[in-house]
Amino acid sequence: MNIFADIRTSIIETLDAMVADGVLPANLSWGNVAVEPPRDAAHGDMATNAAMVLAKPASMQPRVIAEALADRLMDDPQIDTADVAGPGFLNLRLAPVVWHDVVAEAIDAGASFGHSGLGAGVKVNVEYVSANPTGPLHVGHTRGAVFGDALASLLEFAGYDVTREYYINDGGAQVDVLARSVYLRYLEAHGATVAFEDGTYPGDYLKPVGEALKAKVGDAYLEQDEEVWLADVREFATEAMMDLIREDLGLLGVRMDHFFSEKSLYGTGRIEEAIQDLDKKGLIYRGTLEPPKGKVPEDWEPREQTLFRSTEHGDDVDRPIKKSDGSWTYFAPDIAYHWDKIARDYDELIDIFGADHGGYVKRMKAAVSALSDGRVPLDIKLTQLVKLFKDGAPFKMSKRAGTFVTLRDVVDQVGRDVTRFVMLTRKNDAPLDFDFDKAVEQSKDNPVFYVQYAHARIRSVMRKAEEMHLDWSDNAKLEDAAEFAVARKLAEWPRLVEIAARNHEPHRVAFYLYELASDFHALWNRGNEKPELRFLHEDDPQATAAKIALPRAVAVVISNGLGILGVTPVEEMR
RNA sequence: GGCCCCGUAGCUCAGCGGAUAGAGCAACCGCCUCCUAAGCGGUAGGUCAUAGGUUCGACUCCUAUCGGGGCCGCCA
Repeated sequence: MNIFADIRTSIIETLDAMVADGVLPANLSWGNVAVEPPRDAAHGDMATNAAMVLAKPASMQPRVIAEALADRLMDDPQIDTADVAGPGFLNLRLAPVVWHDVVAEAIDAGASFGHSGLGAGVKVNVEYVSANPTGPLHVGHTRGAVFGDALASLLEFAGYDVTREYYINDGGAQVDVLARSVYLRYLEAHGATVAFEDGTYPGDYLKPVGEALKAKVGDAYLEQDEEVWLADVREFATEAMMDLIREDLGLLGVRMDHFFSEKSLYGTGRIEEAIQDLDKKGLIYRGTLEPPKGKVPEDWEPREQTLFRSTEHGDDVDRPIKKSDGSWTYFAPDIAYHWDKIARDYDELIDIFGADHGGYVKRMKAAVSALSDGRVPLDIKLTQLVKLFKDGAPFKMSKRAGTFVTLRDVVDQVGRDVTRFVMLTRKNDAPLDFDFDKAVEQSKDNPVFYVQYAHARIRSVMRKAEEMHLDWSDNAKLEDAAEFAVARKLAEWPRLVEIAARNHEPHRVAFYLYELASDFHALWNRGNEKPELRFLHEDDPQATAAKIALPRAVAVVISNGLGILGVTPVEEMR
């Protein structure tokens, strides 16, 4: 149930009736008629712009339409008052029964309150993290992991059929570098002293991999040429790194449905097939690119390459898919990968990239547009940088990786729930300052705590109510403005889910939960001034049951919202 | 040079084309005999970077300019 949608339906039906009665001309479109919460609650519970958007096409004064509409809406039992305001807004005040119903429905529906039919029948693939299998996940990956995971959960909640996917870049030169680095650790495990030159990964995390390799092959690869061991070590090391990454994701509570290997595209003709598909569409040609303007590389020389005519699909320049030596660029397997996703029959694709991949967005969209003939939309979300702070200073060190802060470092510092929530307190395209001290601080300027505290308070009250053996009725008794404010906020939940899902913006859930918690804490304190508004009434189980329904509904929504964010709602604060 | 993101209160940030632009922090003033004061209420604080345009209506959409960040063939 989404009461905004309900009321809109009622308004549309009324408008239809007005057309039938000749009050409004025919052939009007209701597409722009919106029903939304007013900015100022003093204006009422809901507002519609119907009269204003229809005034021009109907050639009528907005206030005339608004008044006629208001008059008829009074027949709707859900609507108490309808007032024309300002340039032609129609402010509606809803009957108390509407809010009582919202509370009852939240309690009855429980974990499914807020579910939506928005995504019914839509298959969507969310690709995120996709870090190179060359080391542990770092902070940047953490943000992408949390964002992607929360977005996937949000879409599921809104009814989409979601696949969570990780693209393993195990086909490029970086895995050779990994293999050579592991080989050095292998030599080290045999007692050799090794030097990590430029172009190798010096991190300590490869030590156990070197030892594991020794345990597996003994001294078979000692004093052997690279061609003897490279392929095997590459395989071995990549698997070890993916185990490490899976472990890191586990720390965050992220589970992928599918890991897709780039390597599986090579030697199987699949890259060739994907490129042929583009070729058939006349989008592949041999050519020479212009050097980039402004900052021309010193060693620039024009070379003929195989190019993808991405400019046909909105890109700024055509992009190379083969290097001058004839081998594939990294773009080619990426094209094949997305071609594969399209072939798997997804209706929508979403990619989560780090901000440093911003320059890659247009060509990827161009490729998907070309491969699917514009049928499959690809949305690419970029997650901006995370700056870590501790004791007021930037936090940079990592014992494990040597150079960068790992996902594990962050989760060790503040825990999974805090990490996830904090990462979602910004829009994905805004940089994020992550302050370890603030994140674990127990005060209202820490949103994680603030929302958790509201949930814990409610659970505490419910535990006390258990002892009263009361009849857990769903019927709330609402009388105070603070109570209606909370109920109104609860009613916004299903609508918020749809807005957040449609825009691919899970951070809206985090902000909403903060607002809901705030309304709840305000209500709690109203009990100081008006004892009859408290939730527990000793020796009066009936009054208690009537008052406790509202906080129960709040707990349901907080729990559902935190569930989308992947944060566990706590039962008590400690 | 081109492309992408950002510019909103002193600070950190919300704001699906709607009304008098919101929250937290910091400042000031209040509230515990009471379900968790780990909380709540109030005061103060704004040329929404700038200039045009579209619209009944623009923080929101378009164009240009300024400022900050990122990216720009044979690295992924």
